[in-house]
Amino acid sequence: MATPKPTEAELSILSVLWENGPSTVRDVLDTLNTQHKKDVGYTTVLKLLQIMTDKGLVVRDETQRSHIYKSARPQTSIQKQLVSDLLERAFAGSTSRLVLQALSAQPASKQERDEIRALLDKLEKPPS
Amino acid sequence: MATPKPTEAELSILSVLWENGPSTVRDVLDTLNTQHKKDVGYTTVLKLLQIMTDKGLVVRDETQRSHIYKSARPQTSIQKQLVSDLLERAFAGSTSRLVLQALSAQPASKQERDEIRALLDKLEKPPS
DNA sequence: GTGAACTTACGAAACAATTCGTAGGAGGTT
DNA sequence: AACCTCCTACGAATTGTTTCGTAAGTTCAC
Repeated sequence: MATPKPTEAELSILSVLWENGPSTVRDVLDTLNTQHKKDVGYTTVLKLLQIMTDKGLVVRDETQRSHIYKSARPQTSIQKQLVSDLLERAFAGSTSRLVLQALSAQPASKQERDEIRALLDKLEKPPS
Repeated sequence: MATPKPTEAELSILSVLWENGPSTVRDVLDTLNTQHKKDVGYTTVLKLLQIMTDKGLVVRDETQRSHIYKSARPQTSIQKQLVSDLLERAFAGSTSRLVLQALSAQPASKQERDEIRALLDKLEKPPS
């Protein structure tokens, strides 16, 4: 919970771990270079994962020769941290402004809109 | 429109300019140090504003001895840029996920929720 | 056992962002 | 004029992030 905010490069690695689950350095590297068009070197990814381990952003399983890394915190927890941070830094804490900008930046599908409505309705009833 | 994404320090300055309108270096400094608890030096803010001028993030009026800086782009434009960026980097483009996290991170008031509903309704009807 | 292909660790270079010291000029006041 | 205060410009130190080269160890095939 008290992990620092991931940097850009760290976040791109976390995205891969969220997408693919626990992975080796090589797995992450391959996904970054193919799916995410990043073109970085092997030791760069390794080094970042070592740094992220020190920071507590990922945990690693060293029982195999090729260590296996996974995100230390749930995806939603980090997403919430990042959104809160942006909310604070760029929207002066106004959630509705952020939501409005998000929706106008990238319109949601009918299904997504309904999900959002459902959540709004749920918020209407204060938790007992 | 093709201005680069502001860095953290730059964004904190833009926030002041949005909040207070066109300002001198000293105005910005005072607001940062009082309201935003930043405690930076005068020349730091000056330097940043000079950099931001070069990047096109702010424009300055040099007709006074103390130059007056203002944001070069509307607040909403930069907000949209930042949200789009986060959407891409941390949410794999899923607007609804971002919105859901935003609402759960910092619940909106009744009035805000209604604003969001209104926008959702507006999106139901494709622009003619 | 030797070598090829892989791995981790780690120092340090390269790059980016932030901070500030210092110099010099413009007003103001005396 | 001499002085004090505030301003801009700008180089450079500091700090943070990303990148990679190199060294050294493991595994496996021959």
